[in-house]
Order: sequence, then C-alpha cells, then structure tokens
Amino acid sequence: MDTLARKKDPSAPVKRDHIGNRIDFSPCSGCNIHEMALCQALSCHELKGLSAIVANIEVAKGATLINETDQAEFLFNVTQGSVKLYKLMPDGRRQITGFLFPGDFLGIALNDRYAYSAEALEATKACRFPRKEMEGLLREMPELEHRLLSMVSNELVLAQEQMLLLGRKTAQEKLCSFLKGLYDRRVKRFPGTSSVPLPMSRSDMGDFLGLTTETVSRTMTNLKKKGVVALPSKGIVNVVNYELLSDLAEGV
Amino acid sequence: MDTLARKKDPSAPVKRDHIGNRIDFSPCSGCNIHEMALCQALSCHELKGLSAIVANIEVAKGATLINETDQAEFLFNVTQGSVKLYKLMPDGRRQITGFLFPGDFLGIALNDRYAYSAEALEATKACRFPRKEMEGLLREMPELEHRLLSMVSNELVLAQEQMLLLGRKTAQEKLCSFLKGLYDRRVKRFPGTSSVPLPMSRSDMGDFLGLTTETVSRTMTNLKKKGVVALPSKGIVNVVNYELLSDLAEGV
DNA sequence: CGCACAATTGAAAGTTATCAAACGTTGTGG
DNA sequence: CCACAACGTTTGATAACTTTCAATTGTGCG
Repeated sequence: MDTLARKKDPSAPVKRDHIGNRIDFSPCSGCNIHEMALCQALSCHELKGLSAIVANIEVAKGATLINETDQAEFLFNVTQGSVKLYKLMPDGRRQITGFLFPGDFLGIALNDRYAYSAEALEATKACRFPRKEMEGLLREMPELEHRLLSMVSNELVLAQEQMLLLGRKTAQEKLCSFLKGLYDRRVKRFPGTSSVPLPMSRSDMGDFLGLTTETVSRTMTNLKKKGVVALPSKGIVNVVNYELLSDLAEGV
Repeated sequence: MDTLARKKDPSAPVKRDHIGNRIDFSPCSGCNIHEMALCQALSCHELKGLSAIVANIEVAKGATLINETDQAEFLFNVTQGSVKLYKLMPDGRRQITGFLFPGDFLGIALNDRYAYSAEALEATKACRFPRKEMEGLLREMPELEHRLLSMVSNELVLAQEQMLLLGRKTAQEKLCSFLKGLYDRRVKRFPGTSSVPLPMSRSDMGDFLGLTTETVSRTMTNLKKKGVVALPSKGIVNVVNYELLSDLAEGV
C-alpha cells in the first residue's frame, strides 16, 4: 500500500510535471518502504518537515525521470517499480551505471547538473524532494545528512565492485555477478524466494555489464544449460544452483 | 611545507604503526592542502577539535595504507604524494578503482570493513583520523559531515564516469580519458603546466583501465606517434595536443 | 658494472563484437 | 479472435580488438 492509494477524493485534479509524469503531494506516514529509504533515520517530527517538501510521482514504463544534462532540481527515492541510470557517449554508446529498486535514491549531481539520466523500467513510483529546500532541511536535520552520507557511501562501494566487474571479469563472470546481486537483494526483501524479476531488457543488461545483447543472450543460454538458472517466463529468473552461481561470479 | 617539517626536536622518538609507517601527532594549522581537504569547511575552533584526533603519517613507496579485508579503523586524507586503491579477485586479477592525490581522502567502509586496499605510489604523507572518534565529531560538526558528503558524492560521480570508460570505451579512448583526467587535475592545482607526473606503472594504468600492460604500452606509443603526448622522461607525460586528446577521449 | 625489474615490440590466439537471419512475443486492428 | 507488424531475443558465421606468450630493450639501483 503506497501513499497514492490513500487518496480519498478520486475527483481531485491529477497534476503532472513538465514531461507528463503524475504527481501527488501527500504525506509520508503510510510509506511502504520507510525503513529502507532516505527518511529512515528521521523522527516523527522530522518526518513531518520532510513530507512538507516531498511530492509523490508516478512514472510510466520507459518514461524519463531525469536527463543527464538537466539542471539538478530534485532528489528522488524510488518507492515502487524500478529505474535504470545511464550515461551516453556522443556516438550513442551507453553505459548503465545502476538499476534502482524500492528504497534506492537518485539525483546525485555535480555542479548542479545531474551526472546521469534515469528512466523507469516499468510503472514506477518515487518520492521527489527539491534539492534546494532539501539543503535547508539537511542543516536542520543532521540525522538526514548522516543517512544520506551512508547511502551515498554504500553506492560508492557498489560502484567500485562494478568497476572490478567491468574491468576484469569475463562475460560469464559478469552475468553471474549480476544475477547473484539481483538475487541477494531480492532475498533480503523477500526471504525464501528463488525467483527473481528481471525488469530490464537483454540490451540493458549488456549496457550495464559492458557486453552486447548477443553476448548476454548467449551467456544466459549457457548458464541455463549448466543448470545454474532457469527462465520460466520472460522477465523472471530462477536461481537453481546458488552455490555454483556464486563460484562462477568470482571465477572460482 | 607540511606539518611534519615543523617538528622542532629531531631527537623526538619516531613512532611507527603496526606495519612500520611513520606517525606524527601534530596540529593541522600549517597544512598545505587545507583548502582542498576534508577539513576545508571547518572554522578555526572546529579545526582544533579535529586536530586533536588526527595523526600525520608517512608511507614509503609501495607500502600499504589499508587492506581490503581489514577492520576499518581510520579515514585518511592524502597531503603529499599519491596512492592507488584496488580490489583483488581470488585468482589475483586486480582492478584499481582510483588514484589519489593531495586533498583526496580514503577509507570508505561497508560494515566496518574497508572496501578496497590502498598502497602508496611514491613517498606519501596523509592525515589519519580514527573513524570511531570521527563519528562523534561528525555529530558535533555538521559542516564536516556536509563536506564529507560532498566529497563522497564527487567520488561517486567519478566512479560512474569510470564505469562508462571500462564498459564502453576502446583502449585508445581509455588512455586518452585517463591522461586528460590527470592533466585536468594537474592544471587545476598548477595552472599553466603541460607536464604531468605519472607516478604509476604501466601495469597500474592497465589495471585501472581494464587493459593489459602491453596494450597500455602499445597505445601510448601510438599516441606519441600521433603527436598527442610526449614522454620526455620516465614518469612524466607532456600533453602536446590537448584538443586532440579530448576528442580521442570521447571517440569523436 | 651488472643484475633485476619495467617497458616496449612482435607474433599468434582467443574472447567478444559485428553482421545477419530466424524465431518469439506483444500489442493492435481488422 | 486471429493476423500481422513491430520489437526483442536467440542463434550462426565471420571479423576485430585485445590478450597471451615470448623476446628484446631500457632503466634504476646495489
């Protein structure tokens, strides 16, 4: 149950931002992912301050949340769905720098410009904070800044692991590391599952792992043959042999 | 002029840490890189608090500052020299995740364990802060935490750029991006120079760029032939054609 | 001066990319 | 409800960039 579902008046006008995403301004008190989000560290009172500046937005599949070159106006916290972050080269080559799921935030900027673009992989919801007003709140709420630091540090550690993957791992190791990562995250939130949603395309996976679509596809087929994973239906992976998956991920 | 040079009594006992690095406990007031360091944002009074917990350490070329698996006891701020950060795979493959110069910090941890190893590329000096006591100071000095957040965010942006490099650029583009990055940094600190020190080995460069030593060497030779750079002596690059270097870095 | 190590250069091999085609899936419209 | 178009995925054959293996040259240090 998310904040949007608590709207009482269905006739309330639907607001949209400049690129057509739905926006709702409502409090955070019913947030489904509060304990994993930016606001996790806040007291009730502080939460009220934060919810005064937050907007809940809905983003359709394939819609853009932010654009690499844009002025960095907002910080986002994904509450539902999934998002891909990516950078583009002049000739169109693309590197996906991360896939985001509920609890993750986006909107890191350098010199008030976003460092990457972001696009929804599926119907997605997010909290949106204006960076400017956020700055003020950060000064009032050291806990919030502390939490943000811890989240960014975490991101940095993941980024460094991804560098190892991109620079030194083989195609098979890359795929296994990727699937293991998705699986571990999934199990953390929903213990006991072996089934993992795969909301991104093969091409997205390739652009995340520094491979082509074809190599991703071929390698997935191999992993299937080896009994590491199964693909019961499009957009779902089952981890059949986690032990093996982990070993292959590290090249053991 | 660094803090160590202000020691008045040469007969004072030299302290060393568990792996033999020299340690000196002295205040920060004469710091040569204060404006680019962690403590940049602090007032005189706050600086005093920080300098109470800081130690100045000297690390010999090739010596280890931190070990990936170690308990994360300290945060460091490089004041002189240079450092490489790296991660290792079980079979010895290595990914260098960053080269650090005066002003840069290291010591990011996940679950109180360092996320990477760090080794001095040359004779290096650094401020060392105990993380534990730092935590307390962070609570007292929101400015310090703010500064830390800004530095970590900056690191994250660089890491994402490096992912693009590792995942999508050719050997030549990688080398050019790397040299351009070093050059830009150098010029920022010492305007008007075209000469850039290269304290790392070809093998280090390879492990940073996801290439082998041989490919780095070959590509450097090509860039020399093309008149992009010159190698007047070991450990020095001259940027001859910056425009071209920039274009080649982006694959234009 | 000579040894040890780093860097360069060469030839051959290999992993992954590129080009191409077939196959599946999804969604739309007749 | 089916047909078909559009798009994503898989599979195949070939090519290319980078790696690997090997030898030579260069540099720093005892």
